[in-house]
This record gives sequence, C-alpha cells and structure tokens, in this order.
Amino acid sequence: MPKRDLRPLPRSFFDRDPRRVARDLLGKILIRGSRTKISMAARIVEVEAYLGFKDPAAHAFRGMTARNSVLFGPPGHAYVYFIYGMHYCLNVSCQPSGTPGGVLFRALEPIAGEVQMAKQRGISITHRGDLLRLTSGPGKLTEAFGITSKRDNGCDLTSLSAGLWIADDGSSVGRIRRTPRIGIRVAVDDPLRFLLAGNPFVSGPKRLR
DNA sequence: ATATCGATTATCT
DNA sequence: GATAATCGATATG
Repeated sequence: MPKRDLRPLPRSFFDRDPRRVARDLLGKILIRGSRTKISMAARIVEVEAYLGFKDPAAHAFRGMTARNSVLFGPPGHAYVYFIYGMHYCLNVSCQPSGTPGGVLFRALEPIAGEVQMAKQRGISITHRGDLLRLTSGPGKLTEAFGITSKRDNGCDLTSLSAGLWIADDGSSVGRIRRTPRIGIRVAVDDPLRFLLAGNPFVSGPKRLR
C-alpha cells in the first residue's frame, strides 16, 4: 500500500556515494509545486552517477569552478548547467561538502501535470505516444519542468522552498539495469547509468534499454 | 582574441 | 546514421 506522504527526501539520502544515490533514486518522484499544490510530478526512470576527482567524465574532475561549485557543496542541491548552446541538465549533488559528486537526471515518467509539461516543451499531445516525448531525455525533462535558466542552480532539493523536490511514494521498482553512460567521450566503459529495465520513457538507443 | 567542444535534441537520409 | 542549431566554458596564442 503506497505512502501518500510526498515530503522531500532528507539530506542524508544524498550524503552518500553517487552510485548508491543513483540506484536508490530510481522509482522516486520529482515534484514541481508548493506546500498546497503539486503542479507536476514524474517518476525517475533513468539516472547517471558522476563521481569526483577519479571520474574523467565528471565536471568536477578538474576541480572546482564557478560553473560546477554546487557539486562541491552540501548534498541535496540542484546542479543545473547549460549544454550544447540550447539545453539545460539537472543533477543533484551528493556526498558531504568538499567531496564532489552528483547524479544526472536523464529520464522521467510523467505522473501528473502532463498538459503543463507539453506546453513548456512546446508540443501538443494528440497521438498516443506523444507522452513519451515529454521527459525522455536530460534536456527534455528540464524543459518540461521549466528548468530553463540557471535560476534553479544551487537550489535545495530537500526543502519545499524552491518548489522543486524529490519524494518517495512507496511504490516498488522492478528490475534495475546498469549500462555505460551516454554522450561522453571518456570513461565510456564505466557502468554508471542506471535505469528501470524496459521502461518506455527511458532515453538512449534501444540496445541500452 | 580566437578556436574548439560539449553529461543534447530534432530532423533528414 | 549524419548533421544543424547555438552558446558558455575552456584551452591556446
């Protein structure tokens, strides 16, 4: 019997190795809203872990900069960065201050607020399958959730104050699959991508689903 | 000051 | 499978 308590996950949840956080984040819910109203909600179905100084693919690998400083701060905060001149990506910082690490949100399964998501994505939902294009990619899900500037960079995802948080609705997750990460050119063999096996909202090539 | 490239997406062949 | 779109961060001169 699922919980209906959708309060933010505690900071301690994120104060761990990004690989552990990534795996445990699958099945949780990303929520946009306020104390009185949830405007959007979607299940986390695909994430990637990025480590610190030992991970050449991580933004934190070459040390702290103005851009990646959130990764070096306390756990549970949003690291939002701009990529390819047109997309934003959302991460959550992991591990204690001084130890960089994070988890990239790569795909979500919409639960509520699909109309608003479609509006912010600039697409209409007229065919079966259009829902699949709402949040099935790191740049898509940020656009759907209105994370379209660095305004959200650094916000606390363990609090209601930013209007963006992560909750556990008590639902059980099915089989979890690990694969190499997508879109990187170094450390291409490390299996740090985690997904709900067979979930239709997952991004990337079919062979990695 | 200028060049290169990226944790992507949409569109075309 | 290949490529354009588009810009901030980073590297190099």
